[in-house]
Amino acid sequence: MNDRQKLMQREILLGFWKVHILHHAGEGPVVGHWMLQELRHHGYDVSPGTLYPLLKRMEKNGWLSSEQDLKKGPKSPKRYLLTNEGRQVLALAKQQARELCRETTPSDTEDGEQ
Amino acid sequence: MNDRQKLMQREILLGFWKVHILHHAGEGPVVGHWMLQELRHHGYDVSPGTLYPLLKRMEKNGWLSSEQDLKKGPKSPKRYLLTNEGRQVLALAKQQARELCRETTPSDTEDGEQ
DNA sequence: CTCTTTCATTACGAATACCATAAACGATAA
DNA sequence: TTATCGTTTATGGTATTCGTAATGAAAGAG
Repeated sequence: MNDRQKLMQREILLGFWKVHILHHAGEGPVVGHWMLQELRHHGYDVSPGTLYPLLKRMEKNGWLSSEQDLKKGPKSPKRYLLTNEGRQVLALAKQQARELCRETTPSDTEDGEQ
Repeated sequence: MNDRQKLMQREILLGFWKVHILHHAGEGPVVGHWMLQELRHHGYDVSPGTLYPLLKRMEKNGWLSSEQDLKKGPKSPKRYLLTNEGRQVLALAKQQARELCRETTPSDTEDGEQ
């Protein structure tokens, strides 16, 4: 991964894939390790030291809930799901994302056009 | 500002308005103090302690360049402009933002539709 | 049964970023 | 002179990010 990508990652993209995470958690249970790979597929390079604390924080914030089968050991997969609060946060975030797109890319339906 | 908004701000929205800043800097010189108000108008509550270091960091990253008329004192307005590197970063960020929107909102033109 | 690999999380410490608030400075208005 | 506005810098506590290493169970190879 090049330098620009790395700087962007921390400064900007980080916030983007947090939204991705919420979105995924809204469609079904997500597991940290799986998310790690999913993000890599999308070109993000995330370290466990970033993702796992993030997941915990989102749970603490009330955006996600988790369940883990502790009978299968302390390192058994933890499944995260979007809560109602998380759903609202996601909705707001998506709205802001759309606004960001709208404002930063010239639209054909805006005035001042032609 | 309520609790949810505050958490979202740091976790997610922060990254969004960094893109806004780059965008603005691409359209003309931006000044920290002005940006601070601009962001407030858009409902973001940003403190100087966040914004000014950010601007400096973006300059250090090569995304922005700044000019200041020091004859008018050390606290005279600093005008930031988007660099070429910044332009590329902005382009990538916009692309990712669009992808975020595309993936998180069901599109009418995707397969699996209807 | 032992060894290795894979799936998955936790732990940790250094570097960085965020935030509220205070201080500073010049200009302008009262 | 004093106050206010526009503007940046300074500062210190707290929270995030990151790379890496440790841990543990399960599954496959031999």
